[in-house]
Amino acid sequence: MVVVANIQKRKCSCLSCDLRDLVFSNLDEDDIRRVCEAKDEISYSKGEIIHGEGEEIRDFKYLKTGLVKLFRVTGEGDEQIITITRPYEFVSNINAFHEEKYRYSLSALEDSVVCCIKIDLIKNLILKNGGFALKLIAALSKTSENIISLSLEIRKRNLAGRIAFVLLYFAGEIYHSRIFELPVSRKEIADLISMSSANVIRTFSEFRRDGIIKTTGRTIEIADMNKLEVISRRG
Amino acid sequence: MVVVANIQKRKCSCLSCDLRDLVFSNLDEDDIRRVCEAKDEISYSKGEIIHGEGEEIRDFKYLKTGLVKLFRVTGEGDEQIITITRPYEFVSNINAFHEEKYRYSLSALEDSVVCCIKIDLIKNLILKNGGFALKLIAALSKTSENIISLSLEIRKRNLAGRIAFVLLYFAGEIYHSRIFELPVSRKEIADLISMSSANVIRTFSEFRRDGIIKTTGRTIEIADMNKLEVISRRG
DNA sequence: CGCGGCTTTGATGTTCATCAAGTAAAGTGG
DNA sequence: CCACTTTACTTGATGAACATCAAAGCCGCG
Repeated sequence: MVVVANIQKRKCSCLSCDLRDLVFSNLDEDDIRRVCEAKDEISYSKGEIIHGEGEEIRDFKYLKTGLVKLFRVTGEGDEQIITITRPYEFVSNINAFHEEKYRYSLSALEDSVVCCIKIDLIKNLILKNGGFALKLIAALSKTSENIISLSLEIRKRNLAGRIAFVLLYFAGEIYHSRIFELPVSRKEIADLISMSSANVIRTFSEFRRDGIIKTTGRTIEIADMNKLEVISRRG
Repeated sequence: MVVVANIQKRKCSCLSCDLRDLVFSNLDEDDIRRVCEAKDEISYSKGEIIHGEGEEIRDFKYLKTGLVKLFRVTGEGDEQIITITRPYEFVSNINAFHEEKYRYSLSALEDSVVCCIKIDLIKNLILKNGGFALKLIAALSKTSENIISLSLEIRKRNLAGRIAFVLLYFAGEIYHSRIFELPVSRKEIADLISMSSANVIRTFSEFRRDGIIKTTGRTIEIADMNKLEVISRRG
């Protein structure tokens, strides 16, 4: 599947952007306008690569809508998924300020819109607006922190515990619902929790057999939240 | 062992501090002097806690000399080691700018000296000095990035590969020598790579039997660097 | 000197990866 | 739109990798 990314230079809407509070609240109207003029909003379809490992970092990117996975591919061709996140996280930018090239790839798990601002413009804003810099530091730290914390949570659990944790993560953090369409394949879950896909599938089957979840295709319903939480804690 | 941390307010030496290049190179002499006046240099003996999980974050801390481990303790009382680093990394500060309390503990693996600067002073410097802010962002990003990268490297390997990797990490990144005094117990290595200490020890024994390493107590000599690298890559 | 913690090794059992084979689903080309 | 191809999913069987348990030796420290 080769889909050409849909670049849209929208009419300026940054002044009223939902995400303005994130880090841009310290900018005055002039600066916001400058950012607005210079930005590109790019739409990606499910499955598309937003940026690849090794690509030059030109833009400060953040997710406006959608769902993405951050990952890398090992020398043996195995995918390691670092995190899966919704908007309000700056996963693209965890190395944008100390490296030239992306260390990790980012792809869209659902149709997504990414706001791209020239990284030099952001650096200029940091230079002249300390309040902005401080907010940005907080946002970047939080993003990295979440990644680190996720990895600690996963690595302390066994197979069943990891899968319970991931299901609760999707239900709680991503979809805010006991019923949701799983946005990733079984293999991708395997790549996130560092287990084999066969055993991920097996565990899903066991959870289904034990009445903990109900599945139809990729739609998942958590039928017994308590049991799942116990498994996540115990595992 | 209870040792009272040795707080020393040294004569101002920040102007000539080796670490000044890190992020403080953008400060003018007045600011450096202000930082200098306000800072505490605290010495910690091997084994001491520098800051504990849940403690309030008051200072921006960085390691001047020594070796530290960043870790947390799970609900079951197991230690998870996040990273082990030398100076020039800002491991204490990965959540200093977006949280009130330390999420992770830091302790000294070797006698260490930590420079402590009131976090509010640092925040003020960010607010008024954009160049400083930019450098700080780069340093913080790099620190987080290294932690994330370490965890990816570890999790893609099996037991033997993880241990080979860790030995190469100590030899290459920490001690710059094929022979070194291992600063951590076998159990701590286990807590770093998420394996049981019995199997860590077993693997050490195998490496010894195969002539890959030589050990006398905690002194380790890498006898066959090539083999160790192969195991680290293959494993 | 004796105690407790760290280390070591072996034996045993559990957990998980791997392999294989089959089914369902989804994309592809005529 | 249907046949074809590929990819994802599923399950069982097998073996490898790793955890756990137990017992003994070592070392440092009070």
